[in-house]
Amino acid sequence: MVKAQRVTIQDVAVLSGLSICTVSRALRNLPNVSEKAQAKVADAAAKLGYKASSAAARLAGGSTGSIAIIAPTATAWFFAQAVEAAEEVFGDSGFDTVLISLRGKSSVKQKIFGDLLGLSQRVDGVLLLNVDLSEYEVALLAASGLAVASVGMTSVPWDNVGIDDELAAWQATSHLLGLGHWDLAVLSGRETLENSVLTSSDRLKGFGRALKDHHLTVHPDLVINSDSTIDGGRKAMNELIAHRSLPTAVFADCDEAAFGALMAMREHGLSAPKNVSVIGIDDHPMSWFLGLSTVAQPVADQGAFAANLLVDRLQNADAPNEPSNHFLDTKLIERKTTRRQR
Amino acid sequence: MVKAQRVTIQDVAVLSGLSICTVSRALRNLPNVSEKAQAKVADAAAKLGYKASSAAARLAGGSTGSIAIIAPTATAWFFAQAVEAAEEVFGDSGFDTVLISLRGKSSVKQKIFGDLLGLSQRVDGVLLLNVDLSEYEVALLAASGLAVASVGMTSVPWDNVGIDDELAAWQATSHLLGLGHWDLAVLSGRETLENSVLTSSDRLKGFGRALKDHHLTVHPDLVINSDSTIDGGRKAMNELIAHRSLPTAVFADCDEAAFGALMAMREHGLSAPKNVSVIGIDDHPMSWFLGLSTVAQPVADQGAFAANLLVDRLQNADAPNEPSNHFLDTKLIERKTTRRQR
DNA sequence: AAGAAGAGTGTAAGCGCTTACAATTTTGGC
DNA sequence: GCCAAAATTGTAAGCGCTTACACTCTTCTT
Repeated sequence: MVKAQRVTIQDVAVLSGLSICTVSRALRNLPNVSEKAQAKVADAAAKLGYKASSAAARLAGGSTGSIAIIAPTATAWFFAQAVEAAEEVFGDSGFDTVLISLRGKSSVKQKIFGDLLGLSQRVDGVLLLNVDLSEYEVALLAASGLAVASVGMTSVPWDNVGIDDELAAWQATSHLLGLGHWDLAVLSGRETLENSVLTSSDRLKGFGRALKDHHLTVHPDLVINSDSTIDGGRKAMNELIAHRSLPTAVFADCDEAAFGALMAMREHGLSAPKNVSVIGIDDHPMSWFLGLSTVAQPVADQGAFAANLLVDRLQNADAPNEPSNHFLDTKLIERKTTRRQR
Repeated sequence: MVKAQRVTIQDVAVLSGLSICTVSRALRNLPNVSEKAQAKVADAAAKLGYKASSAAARLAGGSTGSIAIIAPTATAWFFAQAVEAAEEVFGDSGFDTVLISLRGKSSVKQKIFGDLLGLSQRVDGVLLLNVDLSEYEVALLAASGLAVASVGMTSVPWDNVGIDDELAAWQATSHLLGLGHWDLAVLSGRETLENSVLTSSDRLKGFGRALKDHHLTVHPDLVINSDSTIDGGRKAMNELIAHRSLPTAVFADCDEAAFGALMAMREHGLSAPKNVSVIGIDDHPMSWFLGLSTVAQPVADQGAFAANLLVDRLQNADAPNEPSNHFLDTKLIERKTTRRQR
């Protein structure tokens, strides 16, 4: 097999009988190219199977053809789903997906923001998934020249899609309250994963609001920090069981934490809803199985939606609309881990 | 804020009082650079915070600084874990990670192999996770000039790390057999996910070998194709329940499929181990909770190990060792979904 | 101590693309 | 039909890096 030689723009130019420059313009759908030329170029390119070298394009000031996804972790159910959905959109639009997982390490985030210029050399845009950014970091990113979109972030100067986290938490908490529970604990991801899960604070807010609606207040002792993972939920619930008086109901701010809580309970011979009612947020595929009551959110949809917004920005750089913020619906799903408090 | 200007190799050259060429060599630790020059360059580069433009480097024939991870899906527990572990290794070694999820679509794989030249333009190496490759594809990849490593693949001409899938399946099946079960079904991922889970056929082999050890044979009716997902396992088990005589024990070739099987059973008022004993492979974090007997495998370790092998190849391109194949240990974990058959 | 071999360094030619800007062709108004 | 304006196309100069090759010093030989 002959070592295949890269097909360059030059080849396309020769075959189409036009100049390199015209080919370049035609390929990128720039104005000032006659339809005839456009057709010839498209033809030649197709015939040769030409694909521009992203390195060369980038170097010359064009685009890189890749988009970075920055997520707090790639393993949690939510992020894995969102990443895959976004990756599909990017791939279908011809972009490579560069995955950056913060893995709960602030050092990774620092490295990225310390070299944003470097990142902007390598990707055209960034999709942020629930990344907790300082105002300064938001400003840096906004000024970086990179296209940006996000999932689950609020008050950011770029396109965002998410759910109304406060509402979701309110729905979950209100469900508990409506069932007659008034002694509630919350397992909140707030401030645990070093760079993560921005949503947690909104969810905590929703929890508080629901309580307030019922003329109750949040007892700080019953706000348990918990990683948004199975193990995090388990540890948090263990702590609750060991060191504090048991509430009658627990709201975990994601299903995985709820799973962990359920585990911890079982380890202590407790079960839901017998001893404690438990509710989560997500509607993880295992939740049905475990009978976990929860507030369902569309996950892949969020990732795909945000990815599409980002791709649109990149492809229509000329139409600078205002950043948009989209909320997808959530829905309470009552199952077996919650019941009326006598 | 002044728009930051990129620091180029030129700047480093000027500051260090050397030529661009020498700087380039020094930065890449090539031979024929005096220690004095090396030091001066390192100094200047550090002072300026210089980082080479990967686009320019690539264009000129150097490396891209990125590595692709190709996985059948990014959402399954196994792959999410492995991807994150590998991404960490790559990131720490200064590589970007390009994620490519096949999503069970052969079209994606075709696209990649149809444009391997393009891929090799954009990445230095490829980490394959359990991708089912034809001989032709293996040959293409081996000839592509890309560095390659893999997880869970066999008889490939590059570094591989995995578990002994046949053994793992044998362990699981033998456990069932040892418990007195002789009427077994297997939920096998073989040939379902279009491009995936190569491991399934080895696991099926292990299943067969265990049966053979007990002088039993595999009844084709009891080999159920099943996606290696919760939903896949659920469907497969439903099929088993609906259309075939129920065996006394089921071996699911991954824990997620086992979860699905458990779900399907519950939907039919059945439970493990009462009606059917169930065992999986993986030791997923939920398995403990569900009491699922399983064969544990180290997942993150496999991803990290393979990633390290790949990085080593890339960084010591001059030392062309033989491709190595590493097996990590698996271990039977007996829990509550399996019991002695009376 | 002269010349060859080698170590260290510099020169310059691209890599494949984008993009001012210049050159050419087309279009339209009168 | 003639000329300016607009539309189209081409020329050429890089983008920041690597690398073949030429060149200048050092070291050893003998």
